[in-house]
Amino acid sequence: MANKHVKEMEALKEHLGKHQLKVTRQRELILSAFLRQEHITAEAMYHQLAKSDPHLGLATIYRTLNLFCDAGLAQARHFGTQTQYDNISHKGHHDHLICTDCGKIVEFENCDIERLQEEVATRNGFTIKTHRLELYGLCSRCRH
Amino acid sequence: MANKHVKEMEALKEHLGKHQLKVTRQRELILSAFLRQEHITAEAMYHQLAKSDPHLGLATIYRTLNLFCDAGLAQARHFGTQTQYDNISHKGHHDHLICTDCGKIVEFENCDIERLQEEVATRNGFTIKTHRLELYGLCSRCRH
DNA sequence: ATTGAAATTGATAAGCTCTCTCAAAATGAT
DNA sequence: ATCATTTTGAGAGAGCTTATCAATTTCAAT
Repeated sequence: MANKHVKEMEALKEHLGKHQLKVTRQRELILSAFLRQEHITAEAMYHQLAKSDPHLGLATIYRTLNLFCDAGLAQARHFGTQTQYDNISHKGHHDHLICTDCGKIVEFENCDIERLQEEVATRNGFTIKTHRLELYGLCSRCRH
Repeated sequence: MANKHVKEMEALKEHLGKHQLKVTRQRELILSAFLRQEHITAEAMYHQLAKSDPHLGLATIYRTLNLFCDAGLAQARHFGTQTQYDNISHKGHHDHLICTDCGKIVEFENCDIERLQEEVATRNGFTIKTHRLELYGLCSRCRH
C-alpha cells in the first residue's frame, strides 16, 4: 500500500521538474488517491478526501487533476454535465461502454478499431494525438 | 428552399403528436435553420436567428434543440465548454475528426469500425443505442 | 368561429461546474 | 536559515444550461 504507484509518482515529479513546479503534500496526496480510481470527478474526489483532509480546497483538486492531464497521467472526458478524469497511467488509453440506464461503465481496448481510426485519419490528412470512443446502450442487467 | 426538409418536419410532428406536444412557429423555424447545419451550438443559433427574429429566446433554442435530440433528429456532443448539437437527420450518425489546433471538424463514417463496436458491446453484454467517436489531432495544414 | 384546458414562450433568475483572485503558507535553491 | 517563487484555500466570478412564471399560443371540442 505504501510503495504503490512509485512509477507514476516519479512521472509526476519529472513533469513538475521540467516545468518549474513544486512537489507538494497535496499533489502527492491527490495523485495517490487518483491512482486508486479508474475514473473520478473532481467533486467526488473532493468529498472522498474531505474525510481525511477537511481543508483541501476544491480548486486545488481541479488544478491538480488538470495538472495530471498535462503530465499524461490522466485524461479529461466530458460526460453529462461533469468532467470525468480517467486514469490512463496503467493502460495507455481506454474506451468506454456506458449503460444509459444505470450508469455502469465498462472499459475496453480494441486494436482493430484503433487501426481503422488511423486509416480514417490518414485518409483525411490528420495526425491523431488522442481519441475518445464511447458506446452508449443498455447493459445486460438493464436490458430485460 | 421552401419545401426542403419535409421528411424531417414530418418526423418532428410525429414525435410531437406522440408526446402531447404542440407544433409551434418557433419549433418549425428552429428545425428548418438547424437542418441547414452540420452542427451548431445553441448560442450560435441564437445569434443567427436573432437577425430575422429578434425576440426568439435563448431558452427556447436550448429547449428546442434538446427536443430534437429526443426526437432523434439531433445529437448533443460536449466539445470544450459548450454543447454542439449535431444534425443526424440525413446521415444516421457521423463521427468526428477534430483538429486541436485550428478547431476544424471533419465528419466521417466507417462501417468497419461500427461493426467492431458491435462486437465489443456484444462481448460485454451491452446493446448499443448510440456511440460517439472523436479523433483528436492535427489537420494537414496545422501539422507542418 | 369560439371557447378553454394544456402546452409553450420569452425574459430573467437560478444552478451547476469550473476557473480566477489574492493573501497567507509552503517549497526548494542558495 | 533566507528568500524568491510557487502553491494553497476560500470565496468570488464566469460561462453554459436549466428552472420559473406570467403572458401567449395551440388545438380539440364545441
